Amino acid sequence: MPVKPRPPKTPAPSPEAAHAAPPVASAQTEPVLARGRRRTQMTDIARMAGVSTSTVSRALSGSPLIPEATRNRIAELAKSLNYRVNVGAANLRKRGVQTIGVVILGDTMQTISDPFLLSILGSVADTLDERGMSLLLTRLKLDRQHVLADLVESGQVGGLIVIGQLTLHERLNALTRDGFPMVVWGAPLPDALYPVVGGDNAMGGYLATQHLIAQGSRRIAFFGDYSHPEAGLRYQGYQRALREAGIEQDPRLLQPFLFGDARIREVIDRWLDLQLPFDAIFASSDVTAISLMGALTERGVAVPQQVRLAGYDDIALAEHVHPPLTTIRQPTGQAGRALVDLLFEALAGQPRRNIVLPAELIVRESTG
Amino acid sequence: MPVKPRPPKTPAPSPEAAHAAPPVASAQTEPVLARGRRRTQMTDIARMAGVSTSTVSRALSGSPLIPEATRNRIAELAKSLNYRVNVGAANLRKRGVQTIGVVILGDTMQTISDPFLLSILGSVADTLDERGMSLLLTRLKLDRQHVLADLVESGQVGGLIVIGQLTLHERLNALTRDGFPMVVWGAPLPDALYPVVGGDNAMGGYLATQHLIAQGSRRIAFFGDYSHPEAGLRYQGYQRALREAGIEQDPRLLQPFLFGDARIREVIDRWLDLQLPFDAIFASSDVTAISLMGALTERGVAVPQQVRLAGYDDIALAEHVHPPLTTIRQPTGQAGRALVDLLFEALAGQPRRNIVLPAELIVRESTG
DNA sequence: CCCCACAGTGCAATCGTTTGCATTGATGCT
DNA sequence: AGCATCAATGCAAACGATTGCACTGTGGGG
Repeated sequence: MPVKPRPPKTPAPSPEAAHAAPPVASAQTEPVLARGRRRTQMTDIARMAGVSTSTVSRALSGSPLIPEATRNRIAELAKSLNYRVNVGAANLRKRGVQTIGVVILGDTMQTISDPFLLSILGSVADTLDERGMSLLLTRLKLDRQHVLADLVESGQVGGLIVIGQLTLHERLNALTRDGFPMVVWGAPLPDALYPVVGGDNAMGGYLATQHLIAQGSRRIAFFGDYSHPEAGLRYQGYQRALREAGIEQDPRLLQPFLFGDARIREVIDRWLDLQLPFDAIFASSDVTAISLMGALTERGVAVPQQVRLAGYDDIALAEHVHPPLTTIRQPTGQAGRALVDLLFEALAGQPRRNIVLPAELIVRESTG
Repeated sequence: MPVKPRPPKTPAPSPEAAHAAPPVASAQTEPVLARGRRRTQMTDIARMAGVSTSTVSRALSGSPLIPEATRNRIAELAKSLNYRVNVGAANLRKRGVQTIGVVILGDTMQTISDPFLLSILGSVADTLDERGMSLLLTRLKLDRQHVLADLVESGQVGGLIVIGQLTLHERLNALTRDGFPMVVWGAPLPDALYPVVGGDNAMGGYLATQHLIAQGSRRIAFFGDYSHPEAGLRYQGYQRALREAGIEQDPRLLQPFLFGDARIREVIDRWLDLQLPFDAIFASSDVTAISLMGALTERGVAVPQQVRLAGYDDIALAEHVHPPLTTIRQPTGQAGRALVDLLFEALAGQPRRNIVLPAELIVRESTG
């Protein structure tokens, strides 16, 4: 009786099942949650306070037109009744929203479960919260890209923060061209039209590799998908460090495999079996590094005595594994603030700019 | 020119800075993102199609009142214009929302960065997405609990999914008493009024401990905050397994310290220094277990040869560390579905019920 | 041939706020 | 005293959709 939402109501599957029809819900309507019991609204407050809704509205929004006495009286009445303005209605009238959308790219669970991306999400959540905005979270499977446009066109969010650019570069550019307010966490590609926030990946790669070299390593492997913008830059930093040290790169020591990829162990096994010499590994993420650490230990290779190991991101676990992992720290706290700042600038029509956050080498025992 | 949001506009800090005033934003207005350039709306479609907005509205929502020919014509026109109905306006009229709020409890970054809770978040996100609903994410600091009520009272969300009950039990009960539609991930407390989804923690604790015993361990330590509802149940399972095996529990082997707590290492150090005998540890989370693994390895204690180690949650890293971690898997995929299902039931006014998801023992090498 | 039923469509009210403008006293000034 | 000013307040029109109800026109049945 109090609440009456429509049931999930799958529209009776058509007979002759059209073999695995694509996501049926092309019409955006259907399941609507009724807001249930009649909520107290502005009219009620107005009546009880003996004023008009105009006055209530102004009072609650702190307008200087309303003398403080009245304002307080109304505010207190509202609070005692547990009243909150209906933000939907308010937004409609004000023609704006207080919500921004955060989309996390990737089909795989893995993508959303990388602790690093999630600490960015957390940081964004906190920043938006501080500014009184809400966060609409969407996971974007690569085949449902149109959702991006939906979010803004349907007026649900005022702008978008995209975490992870992956293969979406072109589409992101197109959306920006359409005047879409949007910021991306990732690496600034030369032809990107959208503002980008990211770590100083080239520097991070450089610092890590340089450190490995300084520790005495000469044959340093790189694990990471160098076709990915961010990892690509880390790879460039890696190359520069080698070059500066006069070390020639061995292409066999370059591996695109990532955390969760069974081939990581295969690679280690093969290298060891072939007696391919390597005395260090720079992994482009901590989870990959920790996975490598497991593979090496399993084969009896001592870290750091036989192989030094460095990761990237400085996730929480990095300092708790054994040996504690040398890594590059990215300032996730700043990341959220930077993303939100840039989004607001975009919304204000200010010229696009990028923000590069510093990379910091955190030396622990995995590199000796 | 195209976009014109109000600037963040901090209301000029009052002179005599009232030493660090609490979050000034008591009024819920201020920063509103303008939706920018005039969006095409239903009137436009109606005019171009030569029909009324009624017809457009019905056509786009797939009403059978509109013959298929017209319906398609309008749908295509809308698509070609890149039109989407304004969900805010629609919701206002329909007196409902298509958004549910997910709140993650805890002040600390740690809380949101536990991979396990996040995979639940991901699972919820996917489930809601399938059902055409949106997800409003909020991180709830313990001192801002009123935000919970705000979300529903202001009509932003139709219901709440709360991840992590922590110390909020009483407040959650109170909200439920007020008719708040809400579901909680955690453990069912005896006097809980709200529906709860959780893993079978008692069984999980039992299975893990039983397994350690079966492997030959007799002195098994428990690491976990047993005052927390979920960990408490795991602890009960642990106790039951010991009891059934006729093993007397040693209270010195019970430790509430968690991942990230420096005292974990201190405890291990102390135990080893005191030569307090223990031959296994059951940790109530994988991150804690991995951290313990690091501490043990550092002290030269071999896992599993000298000490067997089991965790909880089966996070992605668990199988990649060395030795791979024996753990209890919680079906995160089902978790999202269960949470959403129960929330819908609550919204439909159906009687409250809980869902307990099975716990599965995953045996890996850390237990021998 | 008349009437009714009914498929299509449109009118206009409504959802809960915000806000431009008009209105009202009270005050100050000449 | 008369008038302009101004602080408080209210009226009513938006905001962009949905939907009950009334209105057409057509076809079929009697």
